[in-house]
Amino acid sequence: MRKKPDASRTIQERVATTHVQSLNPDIDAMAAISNVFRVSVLFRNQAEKRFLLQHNLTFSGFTLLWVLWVFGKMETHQLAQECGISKGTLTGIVSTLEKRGFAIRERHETDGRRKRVALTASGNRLMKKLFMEINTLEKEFVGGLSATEVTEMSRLLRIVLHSQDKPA
Amino acid sequence: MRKKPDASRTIQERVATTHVQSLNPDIDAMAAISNVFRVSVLFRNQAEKRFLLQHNLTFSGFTLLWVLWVFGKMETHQLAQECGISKGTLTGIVSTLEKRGFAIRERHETDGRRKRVALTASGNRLMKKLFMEINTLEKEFVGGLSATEVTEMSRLLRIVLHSQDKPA
DNA sequence: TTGATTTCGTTAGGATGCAAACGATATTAT
DNA sequence: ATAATATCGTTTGCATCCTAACGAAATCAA
Repeated sequence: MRKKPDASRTIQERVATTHVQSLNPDIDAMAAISNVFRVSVLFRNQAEKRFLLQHNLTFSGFTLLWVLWVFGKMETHQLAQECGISKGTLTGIVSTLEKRGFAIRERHETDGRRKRVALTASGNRLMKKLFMEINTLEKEFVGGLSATEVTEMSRLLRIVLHSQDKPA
Repeated sequence: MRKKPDASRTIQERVATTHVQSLNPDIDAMAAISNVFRVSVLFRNQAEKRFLLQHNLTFSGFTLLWVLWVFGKMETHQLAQECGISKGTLTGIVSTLEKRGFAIRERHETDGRRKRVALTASGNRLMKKLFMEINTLEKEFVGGLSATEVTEMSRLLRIVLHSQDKPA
């Protein structure tokens, strides 16, 4: 029996044949998480190239505007958590979005330390357009799946998400 | 009938109630892709905090070492593609890993422009350890799924990945 | 009331991330 | 052979990304 040529082998097959004898890793778990990363990188790159960069927006900046558009004006700590970034990073992104005119910082009425971030009218207009364009991309990504499979994928990912809820 | 309190509503529900009337987005597609991002961010953060940072390694640096460990020494353009980063970014990461002593640049024998990147002995030792630790984390992430569900998730994600193979 | 502590957002320093411009090396054209 | 072209990896400029240190503002203590 001939061996498969290298070019046609998946990473998982390669790991299995190279290292499985000595270390015995869980190849299926590895493949699943690995595919999550591949999808996420691919989507991010496509979104930036096809829709975001022409408006001087990064994916991170878009994510922040998206959260503001869905939730309305928010305090920074909540905004950072919803975006999955640290508060230091948030400061930088908000500053960039302020320069572009899409978001604005507001003072808290009673607490001089806190601030709120809100969409500007321009940011609102942009999001109305981008929200649908990104949703088009999302539909394109899951276009090869049936409706049942899409919700099944969501369900499985949600279970994975909850694996870290109560760290052992 | 009482409305759900805000805190218990998912982002998808919020989008649906806030914007669905006017724009009619595909909420299921949005939720699926959104969950992909959440898993990927969560895994990256956990991996860095629990295993990588103590070795002065970022997730990107680990990914590069991982590819080298699985594939052996590689030319830079192939390495960048396998890691999903640009060639400029690759230069920076390889430089960092060289400073740390985990990887090394080698000259091409016949072509003076090309270079190869290889693991050092130290990098090899580190990867043998980290590979299993990260695999433990991968197993922990999919721990709430049955074996069938893990492979099903991989299959669905692979289909999503191929949605971009032949851009319309 | 005044001093210590806590809690905000920002800043600093280092490491990704990208696209585009850049030198160095190879190849091709004439 | 020499000029034009193509292809490498690196550099540059800007925007994230993190942790840790920092000042300002609020709260708590005595």
